[in-house]
Amino acid sequence: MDARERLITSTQALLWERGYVGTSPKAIQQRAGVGQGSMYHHFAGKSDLALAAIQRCAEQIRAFAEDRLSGSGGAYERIESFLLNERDVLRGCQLGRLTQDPEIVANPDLHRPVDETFDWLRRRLATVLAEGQASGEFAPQLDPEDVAATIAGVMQGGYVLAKAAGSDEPYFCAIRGILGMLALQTIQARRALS
Amino acid sequence: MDARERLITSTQALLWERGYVGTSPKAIQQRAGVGQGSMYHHFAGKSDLALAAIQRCAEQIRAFAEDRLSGSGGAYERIESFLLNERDVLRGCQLGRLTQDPEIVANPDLHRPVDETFDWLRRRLATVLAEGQASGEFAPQLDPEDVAATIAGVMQGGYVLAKAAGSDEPYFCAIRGILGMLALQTIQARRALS
DNA sequence: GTCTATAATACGATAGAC
DNA sequence: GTCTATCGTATTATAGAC
Repeated sequence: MDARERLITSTQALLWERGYVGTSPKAIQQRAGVGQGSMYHHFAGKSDLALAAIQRCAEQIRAFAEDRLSGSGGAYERIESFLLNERDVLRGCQLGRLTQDPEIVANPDLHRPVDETFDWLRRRLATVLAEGQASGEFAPQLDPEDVAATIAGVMQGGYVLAKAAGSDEPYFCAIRGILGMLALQTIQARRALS
Repeated sequence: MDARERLITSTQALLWERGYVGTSPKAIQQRAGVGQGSMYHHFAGKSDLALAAIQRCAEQIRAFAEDRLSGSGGAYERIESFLLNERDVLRGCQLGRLTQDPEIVANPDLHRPVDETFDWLRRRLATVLAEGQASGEFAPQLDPEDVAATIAGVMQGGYVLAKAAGSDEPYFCAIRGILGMLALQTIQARRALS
C-alpha cells in the first residue's frame, strides 16, 4: 500500500475515533508511518485529506448497506440482516460521528457526502419497505418514508446509547425493539392476533 | 449571575456546539466574559469545569423528561409528548453529543453522568411502557425494555439524521414512524384491524 | 516523492501582582 | 476574586534541501 493510500485509511480511522476537530495532521502522519512532506505532497491540507477519507467511508457504508438490503429473502429479513450484522457497534458509524462535528457542518464540501449518504440510506430503506408492502408482507398502514427514517434513526441512536453505556447491549436492545414492532406489522402476525 | 455561574452555562453551550475536544478554556472565558484568573480560581481546570457543566445538563434533561413522562394522560400520550415537544432538534442532545468524544469516554468522572442519565431514561421509558401494558393500553407482546431502548435510540438517531440533513425534517419523520408503530400496538388499534 | 527546519498561532495551565 | 504575564507544548502549515 502506497503512502497516499495509507494516509487515507489512517485518516478514516482517526476521524472515526476522534472526529475532525480531534484529528491532527501529525497524528495522521504517525499512524500512516509517513512524514509531513509526503502528506502535503499528496494532499493540499487537513480538509482535503479528510474529504478523501469521508468519500471512502461513504462508499464503504453504501456497499455494506446495499449488500444487505438487496440480498435474498423478504423485506423484513433483509432489514433484519442489515441491522443485526453490525460488527463495530461500540465504534459507531463513521459518518454519523462526523455529523456532530461543527467544522464538518460548516464546510459544505465535507458535509455533502455525509448528507447524501444518509439521504440515500433513507430512500433505500423506504424502497425495501415499499417492496414488502407491495408483496403483501407489510401492512398498508405503514408509511415507508417515516419507518425508513425510524430504522436509520434507531441504528444511529443505538450507537449513541452503546457508547454511553460502554457496551453494545443497548444497541441490540433497541434493534430487538424495532424488529419486534416491525414483525407485528407483517400480515401474518396481524392475522395471528385477530 | 456571578462569574462561576456564567462559566458553567457558557461551558454547557460550548460543549453542546463543539464537544469537549473542540472547546477551549479561552473560548469559555470569552463567552462568559470572564478572565483566565477568574476561571482558574473557581475551577481546577478544563475537566473540572466540564464536569460541573455536564452535571447541569444531566439535571436539565432529567427534569424535562420527567415533566413529560409523568404528566397526565395515557402512556402513549406521554411518550408522544416527550418525543414531539423537542425545540432544539438541530442542536441535538447535549449528552448524546458527548458520547462521541474520546476524551469523555476515557475520563470516568465525565463519562459517568452521561451513562447514568441514558440508563435512567431507558428505565423511565420502560416504566411508562409497562404501565401502559398493565392498564391494557399496550399489547402484552411488547417488551418494555427493548422498546424503551428503541424510543431513546430513535430520538438520539433522529438528531443525527437532522444534523446530516441540515433540517429537522428527518427527526420528525423518524418520530412519526415510531409513534405510528407504537399506536398500532394499542389494544384499540389491534381490535380495529381484526 | 520524501525529508528536516522553521513559523505563527492556539492550547491548557501557572505565577504573582492587585 | 480578578487581572496580566508567562510557560511548555501542540497545531497547521510553508520552505527548501535531497
